[in-house]
Amino acid sequence: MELSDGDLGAVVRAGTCSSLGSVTGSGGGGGLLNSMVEMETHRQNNKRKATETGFPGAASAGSSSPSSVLQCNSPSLLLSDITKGLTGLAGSCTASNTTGAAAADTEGSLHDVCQLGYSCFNTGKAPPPPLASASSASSSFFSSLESAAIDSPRNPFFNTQNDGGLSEAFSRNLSHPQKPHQNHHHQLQQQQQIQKQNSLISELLSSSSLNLSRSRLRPGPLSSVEQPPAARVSQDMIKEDFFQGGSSSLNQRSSSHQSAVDSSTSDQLPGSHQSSPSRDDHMTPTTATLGPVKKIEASSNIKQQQQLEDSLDYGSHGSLASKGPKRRKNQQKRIVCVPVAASGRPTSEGLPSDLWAWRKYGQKPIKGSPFPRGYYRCSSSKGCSARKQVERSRTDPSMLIITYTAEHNHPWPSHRNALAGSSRMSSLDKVTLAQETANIKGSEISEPVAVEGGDTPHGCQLGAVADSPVNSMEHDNDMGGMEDPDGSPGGATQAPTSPSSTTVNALDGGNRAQDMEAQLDVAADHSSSDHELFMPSQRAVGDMAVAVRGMLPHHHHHSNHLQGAVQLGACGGRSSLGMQDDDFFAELGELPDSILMFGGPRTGVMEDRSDDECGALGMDHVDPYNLFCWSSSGSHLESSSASNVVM
DNA sequence: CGATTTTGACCTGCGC
DNA sequence: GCGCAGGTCAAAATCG
Repeated sequence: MELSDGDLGAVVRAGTCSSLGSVTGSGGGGGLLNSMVEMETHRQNNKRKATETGFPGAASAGSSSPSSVLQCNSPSLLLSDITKGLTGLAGSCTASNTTGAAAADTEGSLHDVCQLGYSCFNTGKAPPPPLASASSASSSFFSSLESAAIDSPRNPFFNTQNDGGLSEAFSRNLSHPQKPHQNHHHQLQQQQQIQKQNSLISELLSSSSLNLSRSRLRPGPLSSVEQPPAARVSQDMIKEDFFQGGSSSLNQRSSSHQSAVDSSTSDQLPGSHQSSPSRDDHMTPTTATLGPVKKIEASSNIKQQQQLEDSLDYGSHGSLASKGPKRRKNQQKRIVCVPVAASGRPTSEGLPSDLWAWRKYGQKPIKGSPFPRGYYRCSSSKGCSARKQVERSRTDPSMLIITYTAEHNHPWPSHRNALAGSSRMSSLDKVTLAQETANIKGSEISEPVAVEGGDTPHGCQLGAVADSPVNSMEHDNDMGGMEDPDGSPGGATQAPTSPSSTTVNALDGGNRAQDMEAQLDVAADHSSSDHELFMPSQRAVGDMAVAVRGMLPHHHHHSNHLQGAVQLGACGGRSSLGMQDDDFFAELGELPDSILMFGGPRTGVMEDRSDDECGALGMDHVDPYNLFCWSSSGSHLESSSASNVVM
């Protein structure tokens, strides 16, 4: 597909996952188990629904839908967490003489195990033999996971109660045999995934923006894991981050593997993530990656002091380059790879937004890339030095590479009006949008969004959210400041008027909202435990909310399945089944504070959940005062969502 | 009118 | 030191 320069800008305007994931690095493990709890709940619900309603796909292992939805949600949301725990598994995978494509390389295996494990766990389906051979390492896997959990003191989800034997269940599934044809299918998918991932990694490696220090390389949790050859060092380093997410892995490195110098330095870097409750830490985007979103935190240990000074300099001046020397060398950067919508308008659809308001201040053609790079700075607050660059992957145009620089020095935009400015649509773009919409209409419904078995290039279907060309943007608009990814002015956002907005499946709204809420609550709980965590929680909530929104498919043929998936919603029940997600987000913004903050109406689906379940999940302990203090209706979406859902 | 995008020019870092 | 490429500025255009 030919992409115009405008595509890039639109992508950013639609927003991107700046920092998807848990609030702190230490919270990553919690996210995983939380996600697993979610999956288990989901799976149980699916089975129950299949039993109760005869819904054919609800409990079917081969069914593409509930499982696909899950695969779209849980694994993607916490891929970094999963892979973090799986770090030790990698060595076992490669050492086990597995013949499958999944074992092509360590990380590939790791990722595949992760995906397949989730898939199997989710659906009850067995993993393919090659991975089953690695099942012996599953205990290590869960040991890692649980260790990560224990290491997450602020994670409210990480306790034995919430775990609920999921690890064991997952282990069982990992070691379960699988049908040959499924195995073959998985292998093909995995090969494709690995190829794509490696391609992206290589591309990132070639980026001059990346200053990766070898000191960041650390041994895996398993002592038996073979150190990579020198030739692969840099790539492995990237892959580590690629699969682990920057902050949590960095934490680990800082605490246990990195040199004292590295540790101290990383602690000081604004973009680094450490357990110390400094303000910088709070401002730092969080780590857990959402599905296909892969984050690479590129930091240089060279000239660390200079880097630190640079970072501080940016913050104090409020403007990166207006005064004083421009310093971009060694600047802390976080690179996030997000898939562009896989269908319809890949340039503008299905893009998760980070909820910040970004203003484009430049665009440059990048040598060697057919796609330009857009430069954006935070417009939420004057003086905020946060910037991001968005460009398409050269090797995989379906992927966006977003590079975040500097950190926000302000809370989340507190008023939706403050973000409204980013929604503009030029007449030209309107025409373009209309044309593209017309072109897509036929395919957007039929195009598979989530395919069983994690056959997506990056392990989940975040990018596949290509529903209507605008629904994401509409949400973005409602959520504040989301921009049209098209690079073209505005694509966005005046959403309700968009011709394609009506294609959104009604059920998706509920599902989407539900999942979003589920993830939002993770961050909410973080914030509730400590007001000092307010900032990162806000960010995490926003990131996750957007990412979750972006991940959810909007296809008619998934409607029924989604309905089952909606049950996942745990106790967060205010899903808007039957409401278009556009309306959902719009109306949420208009709901009275009381409803938004303290529960509001539950849908029948939600009421399926027993009180015990809710109690176990913490529903009884919602503390509105520890939730977000959004001052406007628009922002209440996040706060309200977070307030009720405990998962 | 205010906010954003566009875009050419300028500045800076980096490799040679 | 030079040239290239990336990053930013700022004026003009655009939009609501």
